[in-house]
Amino acid sequence: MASITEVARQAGVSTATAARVMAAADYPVSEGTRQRVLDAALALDYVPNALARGLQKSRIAVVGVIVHDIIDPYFSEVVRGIEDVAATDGYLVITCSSDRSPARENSYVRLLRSMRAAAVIFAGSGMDDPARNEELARHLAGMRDNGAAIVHLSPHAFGEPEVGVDNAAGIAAMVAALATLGHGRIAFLAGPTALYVARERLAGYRRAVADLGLGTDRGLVVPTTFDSEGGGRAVDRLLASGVSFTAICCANDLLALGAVRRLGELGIDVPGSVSVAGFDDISVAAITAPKLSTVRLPLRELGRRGFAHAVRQLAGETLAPEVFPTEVVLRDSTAPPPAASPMKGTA
Amino acid sequence: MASITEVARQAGVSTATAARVMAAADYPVSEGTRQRVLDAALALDYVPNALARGLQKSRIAVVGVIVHDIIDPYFSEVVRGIEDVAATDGYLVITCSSDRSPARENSYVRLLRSMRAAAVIFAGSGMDDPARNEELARHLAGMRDNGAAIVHLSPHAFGEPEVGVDNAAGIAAMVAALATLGHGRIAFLAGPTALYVARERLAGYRRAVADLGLGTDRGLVVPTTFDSEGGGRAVDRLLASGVSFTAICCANDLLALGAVRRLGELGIDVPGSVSVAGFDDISVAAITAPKLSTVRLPLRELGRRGFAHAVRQLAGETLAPEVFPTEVVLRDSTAPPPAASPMKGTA
DNA sequence: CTGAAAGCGCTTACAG
DNA sequence: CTGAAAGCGCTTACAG
Repeated sequence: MASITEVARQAGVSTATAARVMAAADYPVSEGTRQRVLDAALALDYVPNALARGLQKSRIAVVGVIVHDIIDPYFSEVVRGIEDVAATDGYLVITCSSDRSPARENSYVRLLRSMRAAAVIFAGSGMDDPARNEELARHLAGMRDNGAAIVHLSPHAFGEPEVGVDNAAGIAAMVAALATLGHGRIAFLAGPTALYVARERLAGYRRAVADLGLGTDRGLVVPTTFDSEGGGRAVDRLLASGVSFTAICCANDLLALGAVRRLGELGIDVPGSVSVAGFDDISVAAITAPKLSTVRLPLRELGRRGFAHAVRQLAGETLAPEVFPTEVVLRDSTAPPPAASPMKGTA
Repeated sequence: MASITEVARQAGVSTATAARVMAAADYPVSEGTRQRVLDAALALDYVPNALARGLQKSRIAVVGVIVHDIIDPYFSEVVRGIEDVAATDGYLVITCSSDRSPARENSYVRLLRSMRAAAVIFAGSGMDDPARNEELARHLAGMRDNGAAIVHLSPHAFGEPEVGVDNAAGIAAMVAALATLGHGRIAFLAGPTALYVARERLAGYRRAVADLGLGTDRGLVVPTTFDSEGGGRAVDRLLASGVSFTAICCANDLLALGAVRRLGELGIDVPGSVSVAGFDDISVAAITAPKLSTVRLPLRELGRRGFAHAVRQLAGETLAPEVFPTEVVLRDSTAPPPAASPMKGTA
């Protein structure tokens, strides 16, 4: 691979001059000289060494994105949004699937730090894990000292996201929509207790249920994982517990998909006997049967704005947090409750 | 950020010694010295600079993965497989969504080249675009000269994939399964003509249809895009053309999902009136209604083996191509053809 | 407008 | 087992 030295030699100029025409677009260089350097670069198939440049600047044009799992459509959508904007600015994006393991998350952040990534974006929620968060905080402080930008798209241990969504309000809106349909006993599949985002969603559910004077039986709230298997298991738990309910509101779409599937296996009609609602509006939500009622989050836009936020941080700006609106989307998995008796477990 | 120089000073040794304990695990250093260096590193929160190391080695522990779109479950699954193995080896993975634009693909490869990525894995198929492929070839040659590994997981302009699947055989197996169900007139949604992988799948269809003596009317094969919208449009085209058919075999799952959806909108029962089969077995294929019959590709494993292949290339090994088997999975979108007259367009 | 030179933080022959 | 020193390929004051 040709280096700037060889380009300079071939063009008959100093490396300083060659470097200026290759990288510093605005530096004054005479037209003739500039052209000779450009010709030499072309002839030698010169591609600048980003590592050398990065070593010099102590930063490279790379964004790390920490996700739970790139397979989860929620995250691939956000990553795509980041990539859209990053590509425009010549940034490359590194995806890191942590599987929600704080240890893996820390090890990725350390790697990103060692690469002097210009920014790291936490696409998912933080976890309540004091020991690990301490190490995380140390790495983030190190990166910030070095001028890197840190952006969160969900609530986390160190505060509110720079770019996010009002989770509690979103869930509350769905609960209200369900109540409007006539549901008075709404179960809630809550997601992992350790995730801050799940806590916010649960808070939204509790607030709405209280505000609307709906049923609050203990067994109505089921802690779960955040995947579709968890949705299926929660349905079983709900039925076994004996609580009565006519609707299931889920903390994310994957749970809702799993719940719908399990209900189908059990011969319970959705939405005839039970309504099911999701949250996030991942792309599959619109193509399952029945099509899922859910709360739409502007996932791709969250990614775009998250990157834009990082770039402006790098430019030294101080920015106010951005909160995007959510929207209830009623499709085919919700309906008024059955006229007869509500769904009831067999405890 | 502390550098190796500061660690060395604090430990009272030369930078050479400090560097050896930090990076060269097997280099002989006396126990006492080693411990003092380790202590200093810890105290200073030292994180090695991967850029400096990479500049030295002319290579950094990063894999670039070129995908069509990270949103497409086919690709996110492959990427996850790559990441699984890469993380173990301390590699970071950069995802590049080209949207199947050769221009974007080239610009990503150039960026990866400038970063001195240790490897680039092409997860998707190559495109027949001579002008762009020339530039691509130049970049890849440059990277190879520099010792980088290049791996393809699908057919491409420069030959067969290092790790892949027998696409033609996979489609042929599905056509045979459909024939076994009793279908004699099977339409084929072929995907983009410019993609090598689509050509292989089409070849598999033609071969099977010929071998089995099935209907070969001209209108039976419909070129399409590779997304679900394309599947919907193809159904309209098929119906308008007037060909008769009882099954639709699709070059990928997204097409099949779109076809099923469009058929549903038109009130045509799947699989009662028409059978629909996909290809790839992306994760949603199992949760749609009806559940999609398809051909399973070991996507995640393809990713894992692809990375393993890259690592062994980096180690200087010469490896034979690996071809993974595919498997027909019959679910609920296929059935014997209706006893009455076959589906027929209204041309 | 142009160049000589130092330096970013490592690695690695080479010498001891 | 340890260290002095050169070099990877750029960028950037500084001087002219």
